Amino acid sequence: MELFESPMTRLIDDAEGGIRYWPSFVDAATADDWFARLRDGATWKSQRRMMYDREVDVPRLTASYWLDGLSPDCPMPFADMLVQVHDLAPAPYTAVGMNLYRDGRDSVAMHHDKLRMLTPGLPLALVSLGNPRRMRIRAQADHRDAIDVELAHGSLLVMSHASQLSHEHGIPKTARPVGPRMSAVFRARPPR
DNA sequence: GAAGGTCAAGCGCA
DNA sequence: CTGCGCTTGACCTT
Repeated sequence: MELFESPMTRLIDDAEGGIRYWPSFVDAATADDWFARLRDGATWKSQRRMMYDREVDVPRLTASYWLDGLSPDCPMPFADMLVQVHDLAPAPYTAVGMNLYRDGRDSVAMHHDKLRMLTPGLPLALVSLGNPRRMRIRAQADHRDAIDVELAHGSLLVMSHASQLSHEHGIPKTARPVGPRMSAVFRARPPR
């Protein structure tokens, strides 16, 4: 029995649970702790990409880890995070990918997660930490009605595998002054 | 190996 | 202010 029921909003529905959002997945102190440990402990990578006749920065930092073989004294909070994620979205997660949006100029274009990173029928779980940022979600087939969700500090967004075929999502830039925001996406990747 | 999709910044526009 | 759709090109997937 759960002592506290975390409120959930279903943003999109489909046969696999659609897209579900828990704004207060963990308390602020836990989220603060996770944010600091991931920010300081992860190996953040900066990437470049061609755009017309020049090379530009990919507008965010990235890091990724396999979840097997993590040493017990790993300073990263993945084990704690997995326990919490499993409560609401149980799946055999094997990998975590992280994005660090340093300020409002950082962003990610509308996209869907690469299907080879996912296993059919299994969800992905996105933990948001730090400054809230708006995520836009819209159907692939019809861009007219989009859903915006403010991804809060310590929130969880769970997206079904099916939703990655039907919908795309992104984090637009914003002119508002905003602090850093981090996402940690847990995926059940098929074996290589 | 050919073909198609992705996704970076900036622009005009709604 | 904000989002959309267009643009090129290197890289990736099919």
